[in-house]
Amino acid sequence: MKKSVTIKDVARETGVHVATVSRALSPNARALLSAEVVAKIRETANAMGYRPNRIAAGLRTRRTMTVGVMIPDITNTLFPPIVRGMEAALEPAGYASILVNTDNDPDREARLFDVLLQRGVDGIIDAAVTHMDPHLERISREVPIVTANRMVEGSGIPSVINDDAGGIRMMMQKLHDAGHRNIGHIAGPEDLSTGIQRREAFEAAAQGLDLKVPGTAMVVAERFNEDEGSRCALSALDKSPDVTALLCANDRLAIGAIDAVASLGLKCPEDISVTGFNDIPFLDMIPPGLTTVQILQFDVGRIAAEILLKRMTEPDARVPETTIMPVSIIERNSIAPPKSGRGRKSRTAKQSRRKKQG
Amino acid sequence: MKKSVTIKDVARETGVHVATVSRALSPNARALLSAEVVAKIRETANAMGYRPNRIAAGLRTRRTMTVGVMIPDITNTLFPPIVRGMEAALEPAGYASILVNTDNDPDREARLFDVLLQRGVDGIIDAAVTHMDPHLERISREVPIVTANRMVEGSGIPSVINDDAGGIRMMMQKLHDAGHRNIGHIAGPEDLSTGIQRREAFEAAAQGLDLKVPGTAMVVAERFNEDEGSRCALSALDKSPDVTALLCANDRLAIGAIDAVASLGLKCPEDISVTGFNDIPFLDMIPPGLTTVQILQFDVGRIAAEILLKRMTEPDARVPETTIMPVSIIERNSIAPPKSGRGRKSRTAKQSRRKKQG
DNA sequence: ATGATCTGCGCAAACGATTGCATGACCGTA
DNA sequence: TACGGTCATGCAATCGTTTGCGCAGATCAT
Repeated sequence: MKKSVTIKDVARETGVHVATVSRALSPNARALLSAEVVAKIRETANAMGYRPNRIAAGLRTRRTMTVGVMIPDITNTLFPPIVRGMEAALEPAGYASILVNTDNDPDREARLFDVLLQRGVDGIIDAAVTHMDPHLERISREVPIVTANRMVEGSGIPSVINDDAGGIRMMMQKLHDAGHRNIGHIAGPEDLSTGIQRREAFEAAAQGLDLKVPGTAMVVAERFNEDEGSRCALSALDKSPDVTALLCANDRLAIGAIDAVASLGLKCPEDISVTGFNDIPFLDMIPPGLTTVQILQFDVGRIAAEILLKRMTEPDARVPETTIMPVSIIERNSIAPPKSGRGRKSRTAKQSRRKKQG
Repeated sequence: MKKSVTIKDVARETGVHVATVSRALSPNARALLSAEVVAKIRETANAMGYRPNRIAAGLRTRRTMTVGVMIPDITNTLFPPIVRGMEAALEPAGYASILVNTDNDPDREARLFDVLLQRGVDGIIDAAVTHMDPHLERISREVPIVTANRMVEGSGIPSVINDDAGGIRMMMQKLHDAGHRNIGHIAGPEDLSTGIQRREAFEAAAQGLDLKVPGTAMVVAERFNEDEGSRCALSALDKSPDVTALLCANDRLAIGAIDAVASLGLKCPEDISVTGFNDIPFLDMIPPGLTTVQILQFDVGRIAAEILLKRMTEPDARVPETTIMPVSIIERNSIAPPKSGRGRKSRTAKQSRRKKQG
């Protein structure tokens, strides 16, 4: 619309060369100039309403002060706090962020990498990475990358993740302490590091507690959502009628699982204990109150951003390859001691009746 | 890191001038060239892994194919669907978005406008605007703006909002139909168009139903959050002991109000009916199930983006100044017929006892 | 007084693309 | 054969900044 005032206008107005204006306005180069000119230039620049054009500067310096943020889907309530954490670190450092949603679709992801690179982002925080990401390594040769919440193992790409193993182990212990000996696991998608690591942790913890098949059961979800949680819960309870507790790889699966339990005419936690992972917003308000593993969503984002900042400003600086954030158990109301025989029997009876009808 | 291949490299490789390459790659100018050169250029560009530098192009053309998106706070669950709706329209059109959070802080907002303009955004969607925004008009002279979910009245700036008045009216009717004659309103902040319009709609609807003070009561919240909801509910029930229903300006206030009701030893909906606005994610899972006004969050974002696209591509095109999106009532379980005398009396007694203790 | 060093600023070339204008080849027509 | 008109491509300026280099004047040591 209105053409804006440039460094050239300021130069003309003050009677100096554009280079001088540029230096007067740059914190680094300012020292090269006499104090008076600097003052005068800054003054008139302000008065004229000069606003630096970072596009032009970026073209010359090859730094746009912009980073790309990739997430699967901002409407997944897990991610907004992570994104906000990133912003908390990036904005004070002068960076703006371009946010893109991949929907976990590799084609879309590839396109979006291009979108970011075309816009000359100085770095990328990728919270949407799949376990064996085909693009990541190629991209990481062009621009610094840090992955958040997820990682791609053995890639050498810095990542900030949660203590998945620790969280699962503690939760298993909790269930074990409550008396559960037949624990089912609803595992997350196999192409996501969170899905894999939590499943492996479940297996290890089961081993540690001397629980083996058929003391344990496992169903793998294809996506981290409520419907899959329901489907998998039904499947697990069907395959393994002795299961008294379902340890779910995340909260959304757990919410679906509780639904499924209810649909069988059973109650959580009285008949089946269910646990989650992440402690997403509003979880505390949903009955019966899911006992879950709390992760530091905001801090995962913030620290990923801090590591990226380091990599962008000092390309040779050494940064930790994997940063593991601590987790803790939030006890609510979805774990109870296992019921003895009767309740379980009646459930399986009920369920098989349903099947015949269907 | 690695220097990327430019138009110049492609030109050298194909033995043509850079201008020719530029034309071959531009959908508009392509027609000026012979089919063979175009084919050859595009081929080798691909082979060389050429990626256009939009920064450089933007400097020349003054169009960055980037828009700025301002919201109060992405962790407020109302906004992710709106943002996603915007992306649904912007991304296919080739635009990327820079997302910023204002926290409803005017200073921060002013800074962030600068951040966006420095980066040469082609347009701005502002979902964080306050009722009398001091910056908006100035900014709107530099770059097209559309406001979403909120508006600033009389500014002439295009906006996409919800039918606040209609939603409130329908909800009042619903409460009236259920038998309520003493309805309290927990109004939203007075500096937000949503707060104002819903309050005015409440007053109009009350009038229409022949409810007047003391048949109605009103408390104004300072922010749209749960704590304010609780505080205001307590205040309303204290000031107006006859109130049997609380119509809240949004869901978060309503959630807080239900908490407050419970803290008085009363139940929703049996003792007090409570209603919300927005139908934010997960609301359906929170007991007792809030009856609320559903807005089309995704579409608000999408349509705001479509209007902005129009303004960006055809600056002279006429766009509707205010687009009002339809709303609907979602009936859940937070409205019941009012209780007669006894319950109310016992509550006020209880409350005053609490007060003496405090 | 001479040359060396320092200070403060201007000059001009980048950065990578776009685009109005110029140019040369080729065609058809008179 | 010469001339006007297309058509396809090249030339060069431009967008707003940054930055290496150079130059003039001042300062200092000898």
